[in-house]
Amino acid sequence: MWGREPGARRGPRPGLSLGLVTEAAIAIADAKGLAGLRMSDVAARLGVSTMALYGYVATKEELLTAMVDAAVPDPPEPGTAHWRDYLTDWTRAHRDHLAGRPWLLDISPLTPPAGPRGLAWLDRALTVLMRSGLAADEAVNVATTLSAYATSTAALLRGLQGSVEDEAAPGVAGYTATLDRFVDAENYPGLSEALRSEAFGQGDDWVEDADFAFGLNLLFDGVEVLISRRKEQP
Amino acid sequence: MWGREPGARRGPRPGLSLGLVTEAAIAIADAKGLAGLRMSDVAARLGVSTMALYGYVATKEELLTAMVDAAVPDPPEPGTAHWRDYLTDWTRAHRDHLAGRPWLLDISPLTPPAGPRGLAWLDRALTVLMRSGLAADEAVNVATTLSAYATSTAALLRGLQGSVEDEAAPGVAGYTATLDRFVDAENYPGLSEALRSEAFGQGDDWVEDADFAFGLNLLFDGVEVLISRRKEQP
DNA sequence: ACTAACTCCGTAGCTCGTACAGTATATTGG
DNA sequence: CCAATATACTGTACGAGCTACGGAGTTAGT
Repeated sequence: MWGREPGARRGPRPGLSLGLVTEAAIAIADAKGLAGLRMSDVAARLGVSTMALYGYVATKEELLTAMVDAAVPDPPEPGTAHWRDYLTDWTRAHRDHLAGRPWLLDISPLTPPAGPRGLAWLDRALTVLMRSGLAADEAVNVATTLSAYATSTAALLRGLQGSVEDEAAPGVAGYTATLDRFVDAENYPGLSEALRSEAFGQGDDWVEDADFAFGLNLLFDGVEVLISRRKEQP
Repeated sequence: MWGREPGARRGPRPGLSLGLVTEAAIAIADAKGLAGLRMSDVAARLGVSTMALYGYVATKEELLTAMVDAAVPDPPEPGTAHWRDYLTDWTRAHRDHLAGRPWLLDISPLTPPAGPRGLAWLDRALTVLMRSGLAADEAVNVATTLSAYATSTAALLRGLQGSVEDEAAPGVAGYTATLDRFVDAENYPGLSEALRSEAFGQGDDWVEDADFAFGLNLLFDGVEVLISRRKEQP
């Protein structure tokens, strides 16, 4: 994964590489979802036998983690942007990445980044945060929280686009329908009031952008408080 | 799951119930983790054949979602507490629940709550937030974010307790060791600076409490801004 | 009683990951 | 140039685990 294995070895030249294998696997996951990802299919797509893959990957699990990192796009570059602007980009791009590859959310989405590409994202966020005056450990905390926010909104998006298995009514509609059927004002006063106010959004663009920015600004307001505090007493 | 199936039916009396089945499954998951949960084991623990379970549950998947909701404890009761105090409790209890049942994090942890017990938590948070002046949709957003925060910190805790598979060095130690080996100052300036400052914590009590409260207060500062804004112009 | 609806059981089938043993290929050392 | 050896890949097969299916016993309605 870190691309560090040169050396002239003995036997036949490898016909493949970890990169090619993960690439093929990603293509399949994109097309058929994680549930539709079989080792045999990956092999078939590469024109080799199933067992050939095990020369590049010890186990399917390992392939999955390689896929997760390989799929990570380049992070937006900070440049000279204000931290708030940059991190808005960063978080939105992070979310869009996850939303565009739903299978990522099925592979332990809340483990810390372990590959080179994932770490680059973390690096950029830390750079910007520390540049704006935060201590290193504070920056780590903020970055972690932002990443969690991106992940959870992406998951929400996904969940609202049909995964919530209600009979023949996917999306927010399906979810609120289920709630309406079971939520009574006595046991769930707050929830049923929220339902009455249609707080769960009516369109499928829920969390699309307004809500996303809303929660993010909540966080940033907090960060702002912290930064100004640091500027007074570093 | 919603416990709504009365009616005198015809055949033999059911010897089990969905409740008993999920209870048994939960016991096994607690003991052996999600990976060690086999339908046959659940059946054995109940003294029935494997296939008997399929009278109560259509598929293993369905059993899992039932487990998730059944495992949810009662939410803390709001009483007259200040929103900030209550939600601190709420979020911490949420996190502790997830941390105490690691298998929960393996069952699509970021889908919105669908069962009665999970919804009770959402309900309490909404009640408190709306009572303090937020609009319904704002409350939903905040609650969602808090839940995500609880989930991600729980996952972080879990990840730091050995899941990060580094050879013979679990915990933060293992993670930072891996980073140290691969992160160079040129490609990862921010990250390597953070590593030098030991920002990733030295003890295994990382995120234990100080960091948890830190991120949470960040969020709450943002909420506070919002609430005071709402009090001026509702 | 008789039948219909229902619960539970045993068996068997299917899917999928992967261990193993064999064969072909390239590199090294004599 | 020719072994010897390490490596890449193949085919077969095994094992784990979920679940479809048909049968046997059980209770309620008529």
